[in-house]
Amino acid sequence: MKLEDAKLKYIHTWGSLATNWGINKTMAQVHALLLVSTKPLSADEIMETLKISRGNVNMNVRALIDWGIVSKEFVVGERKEFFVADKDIWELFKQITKERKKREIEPVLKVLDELQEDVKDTSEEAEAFKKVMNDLSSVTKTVNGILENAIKADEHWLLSNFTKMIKK
Amino acid sequence: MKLEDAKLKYIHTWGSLATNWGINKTMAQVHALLLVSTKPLSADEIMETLKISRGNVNMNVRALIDWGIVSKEFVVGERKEFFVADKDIWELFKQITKERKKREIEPVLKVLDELQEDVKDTSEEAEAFKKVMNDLSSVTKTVNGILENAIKADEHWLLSNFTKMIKK
DNA sequence: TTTTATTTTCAGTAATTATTGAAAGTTTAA
DNA sequence: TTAAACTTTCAATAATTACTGAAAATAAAA
Repeated sequence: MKLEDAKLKYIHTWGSLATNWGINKTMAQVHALLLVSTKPLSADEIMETLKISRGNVNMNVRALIDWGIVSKEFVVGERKEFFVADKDIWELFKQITKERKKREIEPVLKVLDELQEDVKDTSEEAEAFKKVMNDLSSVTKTVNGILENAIKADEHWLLSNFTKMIKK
Repeated sequence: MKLEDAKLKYIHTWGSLATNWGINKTMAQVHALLLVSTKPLSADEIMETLKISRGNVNMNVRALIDWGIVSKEFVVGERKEFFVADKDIWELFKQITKERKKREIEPVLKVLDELQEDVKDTSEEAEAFKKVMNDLSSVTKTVNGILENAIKADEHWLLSNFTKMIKK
């Protein structure tokens, strides 16, 4: 397979996988395109390659910047903006994890803890409900802790630690 | 807050949180309802509580059974089917993790490994592309290993291990 | 300034995904 | 058997989400 075809295959496959796990297809494709590009790309180049509108490019690039996984770059002699994706995949993983923790896990913990507090009732049924909320909260906190740890760690540390754990 | 109100608040909040991370609102609500119910529920009871159609209940309950987090239960003297959610939240976490690994991570690894193989070219650019694919694959494998490990472990084991790791 | 290049916004529309409800299918019991 | 109770399916439709394209806003150059 020719390199350019492989790149396009990656971009399109990534886009369709993304929809399976609740991520916007175009956003995934724009990121994939920047990730395999050898140079910063302008909005026009992204429009051209992915056959999407200027507005769509603008919105999705902004979202990627918001996630902290794409940044603007200036090219000498050029007036327009260019975009790049960080090629360090471990950094990418950490950044995504950090954002998902903030956006998805923290609000859940807040809700669960509030619900436990709100119910003053001490009937057996109420206690059972509070136990479920508490268990959900504690498992979520454990997962949160694991992730917290992972994003603080460097790749080597994490890999070696898990290798140790697995071998036990 | 009254217990019933807290349950409803949990069910509805869970549904709206779910949509933020790509899960069907109704599916999340049905699961939440079964999780806080003290007894097995019939399709009619679910329809009634969540104000949704019979077809919708059927589809979403089936999906939950497919995920392995809800099961059918027979009630003596009743002809219809009843449904229950496992109240063990650690089991729930393990089951969801197992399914997501299978549905989301494994297909990604397959694609990444294929793409690396497909490109025979050895230009500098091709090697850079293969490196990105390889890095994506290796980070994904690391995450997969962590999860694999977590679902094999019991809660106590995982908690104590991570505690040790964090303290180091 | 004014002009030109570029980015951003957002109302309208398209595409996708979820839901209904009624008909068809299945199971149990009379 | 036949009828009643219940479950499943799926075409039609509703609801949601994503995208376009052109106008407005902003920034740089003349």
